[in-house]
Amino acid sequence: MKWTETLIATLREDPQEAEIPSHRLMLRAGLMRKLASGLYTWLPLGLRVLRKVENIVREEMDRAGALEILMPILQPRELWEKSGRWESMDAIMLKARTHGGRELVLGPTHEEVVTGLVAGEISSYRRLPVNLYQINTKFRDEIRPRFGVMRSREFIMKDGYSFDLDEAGADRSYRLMYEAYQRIFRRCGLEAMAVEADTGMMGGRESHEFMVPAETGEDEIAVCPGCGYSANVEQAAVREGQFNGARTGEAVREVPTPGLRTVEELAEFFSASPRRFIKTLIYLAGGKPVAVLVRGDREINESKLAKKLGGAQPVLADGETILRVTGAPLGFSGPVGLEGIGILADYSVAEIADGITGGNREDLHLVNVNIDRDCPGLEFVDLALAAAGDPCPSCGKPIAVRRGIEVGHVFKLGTKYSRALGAVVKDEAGGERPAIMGCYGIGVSRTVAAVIEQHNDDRGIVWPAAVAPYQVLVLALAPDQPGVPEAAEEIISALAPTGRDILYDDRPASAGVKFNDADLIGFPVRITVGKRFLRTGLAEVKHRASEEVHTVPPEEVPALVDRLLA
RNA sequence: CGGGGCGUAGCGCAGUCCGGUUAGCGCGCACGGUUCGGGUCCGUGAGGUCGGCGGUUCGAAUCCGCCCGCCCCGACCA
Repeated sequence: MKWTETLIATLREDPQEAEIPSHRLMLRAGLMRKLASGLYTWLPLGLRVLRKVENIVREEMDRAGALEILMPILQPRELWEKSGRWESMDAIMLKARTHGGRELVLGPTHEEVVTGLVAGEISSYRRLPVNLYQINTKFRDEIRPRFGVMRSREFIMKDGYSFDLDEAGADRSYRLMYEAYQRIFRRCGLEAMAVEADTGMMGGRESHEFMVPAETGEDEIAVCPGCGYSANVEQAAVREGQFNGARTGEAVREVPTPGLRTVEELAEFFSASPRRFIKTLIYLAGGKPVAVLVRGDREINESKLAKKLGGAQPVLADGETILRVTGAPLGFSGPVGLEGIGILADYSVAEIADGITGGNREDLHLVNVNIDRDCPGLEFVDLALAAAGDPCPSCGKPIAVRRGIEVGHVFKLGTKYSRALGAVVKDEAGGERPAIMGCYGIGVSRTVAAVIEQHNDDRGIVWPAAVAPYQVLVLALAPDQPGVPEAAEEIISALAPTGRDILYDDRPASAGVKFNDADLIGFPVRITVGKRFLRTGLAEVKHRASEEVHTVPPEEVPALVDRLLA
């Protein structure tokens, strides 16, 4: 392909809208353009990368025995009512209505459709297992799209769904996908790690996220340097604590604290560590208030809380509710004497000796609170968000917390959808059983961004060969000089049998412009021919990643390119 | 949804506070010349509903009101 015959539009300056490297570089290198917030057009160069990632995904899915299908993006309301998600996922769904009044949703995911499909097509255990996948556009009305294609409203996703007769089969399917994912990300040139994860809106039991470690990632991962345990911090268990010291045995005392509401302000006022505070949060879960206790230096993990509360997403209560429930405005809640409301306490609270907490009266706090004495009968559970330095749930050594980009997610779904949508099969004994499902997603467009996050330098992108838009750039300097285009063509012909993707920069631009564009876009190998070639008969071959430069005659180029791209 | 910022040529920006020539600069683009191994240089030129609507005023990019879009932070940690 000649540069002058395709559409490559690089930007000389950083676009003002882009913050993180991948977003900035995808715009600057001309991979994509924004249409509106969270919506991007893929330009020829970017689309080539996207297709390469898709093809790697496709090859590995096929290799693992999955079958590719293509489902509609628009899905009927009825299907979503069967699973109960027409309501529960309303926040991220874009709904539409036809002229005839038929209600549809732009699919944020496809469990309902695929399960409905299997319900209709498969009725015997003999046809299981089956694993169906597609590579298709998803739409999620994100609260806040950001970082370009990293969190967009519309994005390309590979989603796959396995159906098995029994748990053992479902475990096998899960394992196959887990392994396929490791191959996929490795082939894309990504360093990705599988971490234990929360199942979130999908439901189900076991789940792993595939994370690409990156400072700019939106997720936090708890990693144990000791035993290799790793989990999303939302998922990481925080171990039961111990009492942290002797109590004085003194009675609870009331202390006026006018206007002091935050742990920070109170810690200063009492000259006490935040670890001495019993932070009392009033949540609303399914409209019902509940008091949640955690040590002052810790944060609540709402995903753990949701599970303890039976699944409803808890939201912090408004000031009015707090006043009604505790008798005091926000900032003065405490567990002592709190009645008419459920109380959940995090393990960390059990540790606190002679603690400080709200007095459930405006401008009043209590000191010398010992939870076992002053709030007898509380149950202590794990509600805390894991933090760096916490003991590893597996081996007890202190964990580290790193940031990462979630590029893939695998779930064991169980029978939630197969029951709801009637994906049942006859078993050997003639009985009916719901298929046991798994679902497996890869954010394909996000993976492109993740590759760039991991492979860039101050000059631009440094593509891994497997996903580069073109693996080789043949760059002609002074292409109007007799002999130069001929030399370029000769090298391109010599490379043709290798099957490499080759772009030929035939623009009559200055050397600096062409070299800078080459570096910005990040072609793995650049071959330069110009007047120097006419003089010496040698082409310059440069490897983007290592900056190795070789000067060789055209006939040696293919072997050298093979070596550099190996 | 809350807070902050921004919106002037394809891109990056100045001008707005303090209203007053034909609204500027750099890049890019077109044409001519020049140069030719790391964003050449010179010249000529095209390109603008100053986000939109309304208001104030003799006069609005500039002041006021409403709306829209985009980016960032947060989404209540008591």
